[in-house]
Amino acid sequence: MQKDAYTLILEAIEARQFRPGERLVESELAERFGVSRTPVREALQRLETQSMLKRDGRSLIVATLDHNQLAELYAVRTELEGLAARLAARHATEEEIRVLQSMVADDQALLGGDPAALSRANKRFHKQIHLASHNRFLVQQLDLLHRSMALMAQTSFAAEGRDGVALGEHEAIVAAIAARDENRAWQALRTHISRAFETRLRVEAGELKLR
Amino acid sequence: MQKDAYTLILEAIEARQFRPGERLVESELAERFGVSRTPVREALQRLETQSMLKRDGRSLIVATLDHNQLAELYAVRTELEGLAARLAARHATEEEIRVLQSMVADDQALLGGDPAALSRANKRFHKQIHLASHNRFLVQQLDLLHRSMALMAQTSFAAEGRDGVALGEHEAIVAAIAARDENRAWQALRTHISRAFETRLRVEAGELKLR
DNA sequence: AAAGGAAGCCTTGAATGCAAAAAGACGCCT
DNA sequence: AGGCGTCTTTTTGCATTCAAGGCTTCCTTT
Repeated sequence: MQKDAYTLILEAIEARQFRPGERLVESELAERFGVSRTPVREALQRLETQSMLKRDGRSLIVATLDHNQLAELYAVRTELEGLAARLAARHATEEEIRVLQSMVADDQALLGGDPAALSRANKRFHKQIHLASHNRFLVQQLDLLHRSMALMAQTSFAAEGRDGVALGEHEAIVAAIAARDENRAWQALRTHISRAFETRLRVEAGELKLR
Repeated sequence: MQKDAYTLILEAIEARQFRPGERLVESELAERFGVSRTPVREALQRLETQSMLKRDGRSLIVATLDHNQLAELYAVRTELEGLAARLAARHATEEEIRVLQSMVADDQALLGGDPAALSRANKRFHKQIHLASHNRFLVQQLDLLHRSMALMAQTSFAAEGRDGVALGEHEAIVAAIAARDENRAWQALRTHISRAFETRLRVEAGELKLR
């Protein structure tokens, strides 16, 4: 059995096969995925409630993120990721901390490599921190945010030199969590998000080169 | 034309016509609302993605909130409402501030009255602060949280004396926002949420009487 | 009497068909 | 030639139907 329509459409959006602003027609998707319109419709509506899709008149288009929305998203993200770091420092199990440590260690090998692979590793790292917070509402809300981030142009890891800096920031976060230092973990993660936003702005402004 | 299935089911959950834990059967809902199973199905799936419904085997039940989840929810809520207060102090227009001030003034008249009316007024007040943040992601996420709160037993305004205290807290929040004092607004709203949680815990423990 | 199995019913998942509404294209009139 | 109106086509929304899966209940067997 193959994946359901919801997953297929979501993956297609995340893979940028459907671009922000692009219109999604039920019958086309149904044919493309070899199912009827019914499951496609359901998938589209679920994605709409998650703000991945937006209504434009009667039809649905892939949501777009303008500059303002980007700033708004990062404002919320900073707060929630900071909370996640604080809670992870408080609630993470020793096993979870070791997983975080090994993730950071493994990421050394990826430095300078494929930006897409770096981005995936980064996603896994942050996801692991979310889970370590042991707060399912927080996990859910951060999931939503990260979904919306998939609508952005490209990963900030494509920026020249960003990967090494980010890895250092990751190390600082994990160290703070391992030390059970809530405030330091909170601050380290906020700084990390802030830097990532800054990088993205520089790329957008054309100041930073992409590899 | 009447409201769509999604709104009807959501309202029924919020009105506690469907209780947490209760199983929702598509065909029953379809008959009750006089539509076919198709729009009911779509509505149920949307509510499931918002965590208002939960899968239990193959069928859907209204989500339940245990004590742990309550604490997790309030942890996230404190952070997001605090951010909303900070952003409202920064971004609210003069008109929005005047609306907040008049809301607080009008709420005086409700003191000691119907807990349900107090709760509605409270919801409107907080919603107005969310909107004054001028951050649509934040509004969206807080909407989600407030939805989930509808799954809780009853409003904390039913607690003896809570309404007067809460109104005072509301006044402090609005004053800080009007003064454009971000930190004071942030702190005032966090304190307010913290007190509300505390009240709820006291009620749950049976320490506080309900009116 | 209890446990295991089979049969039937209930419920969900998916496809198809139909109607209505919106978007677009074409022509007509000014 | 341009604008307005109508007709056609596309696309969505909803209903109905069919199939598959699970659950319950009852019967049988040990």
